[in-house]
Amino acid sequence: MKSTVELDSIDRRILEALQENALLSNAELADRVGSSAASCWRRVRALEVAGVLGPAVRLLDPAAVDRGVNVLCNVRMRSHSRESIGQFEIFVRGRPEIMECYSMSGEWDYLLRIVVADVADYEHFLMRVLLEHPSVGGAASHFALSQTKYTTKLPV
Amino acid sequence: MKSTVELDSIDRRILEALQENALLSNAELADRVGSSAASCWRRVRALEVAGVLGPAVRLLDPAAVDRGVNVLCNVRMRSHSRESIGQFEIFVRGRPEIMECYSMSGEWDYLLRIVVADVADYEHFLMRVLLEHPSVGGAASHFALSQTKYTTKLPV
DNA sequence: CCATTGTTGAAACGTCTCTTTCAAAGTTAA
DNA sequence: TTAACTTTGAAAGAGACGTTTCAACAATGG
Repeated sequence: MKSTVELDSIDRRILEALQENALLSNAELADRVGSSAASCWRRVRALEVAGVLGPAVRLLDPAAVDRGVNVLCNVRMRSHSRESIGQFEIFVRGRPEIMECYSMSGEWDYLLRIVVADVADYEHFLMRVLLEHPSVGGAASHFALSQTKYTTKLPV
Repeated sequence: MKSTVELDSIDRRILEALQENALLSNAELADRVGSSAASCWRRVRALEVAGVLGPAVRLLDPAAVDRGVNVLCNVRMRSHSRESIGQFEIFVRGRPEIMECYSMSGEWDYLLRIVVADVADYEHFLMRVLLEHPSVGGAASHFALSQTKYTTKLPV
């Protein structure tokens, strides 16, 4: 069970600020959230230890590294055996073009977000990689015309 | 038009490393990618200026801030007027629980990923917020049973 | 009421970092 | 080859940074 730690308003301001800019110095963070540097530093460390604060990552411009096209793909499993599911999830984690994967209720088993350079690139992934996986029974692909919003900032 | 900058293998290693850990010091980054500190620092700055390197953000544990449930929601517009579309996209950007939004080809106009605490929380969002928006003609919601994979790391 | 426990802010420390400069090495083109 | 241009690595300095310690304060429970 995941324990929901109690967060006061200063903690929340810390989380808010660091979600937007992970490179803030402790001093700057401290007076942005209205506390002393020492206290702020202790709070940050506590939030890290508690697992609330995760990794600091650098975001890239997808187009600049030739991954400007998003495809959303529904997947149906050939079978629902534990074996088959486990193999598929290992496969998903190993494929770098698969950015997100959700196990779904309803008519499809999974929803994937895949980043590719262009349509030809996706065709290769679909035909040679995804549909060749033994666990996969079927797939329905939907190209995103554009990305209207993308954020990593959770409301706190 | 988005220019795809030329990246050599050291640039790529820099991008790879910083996508995983935005807090690496320049010195550590330098010898991880195999170059001098000075050269590495210049490369990083150039990648920032070119817009390849975007913001550094801190990721949170969604469950710890009570946003552990993902809902994928297809939306159909009531009309496709420029007016209606514009209003909807402004709305999307303003709602913090909407993490991602893609404009789609096919039978639905948009796909949204929404983070909520629980089912009741989502019911409120759907009935009182999303379906009440004048641009929205219909929606189909799908709850994620679990998040199999989530990464911000693009293949470089 | 006192005792205990936890949290706060200020100060101080030494460490590490960023950033620039400069000469050398490498690359390109004529 | 020569000349122009770019990229490289080492050195160095100033400054900022994280981290600890300490005393004061607040909250809690008996």
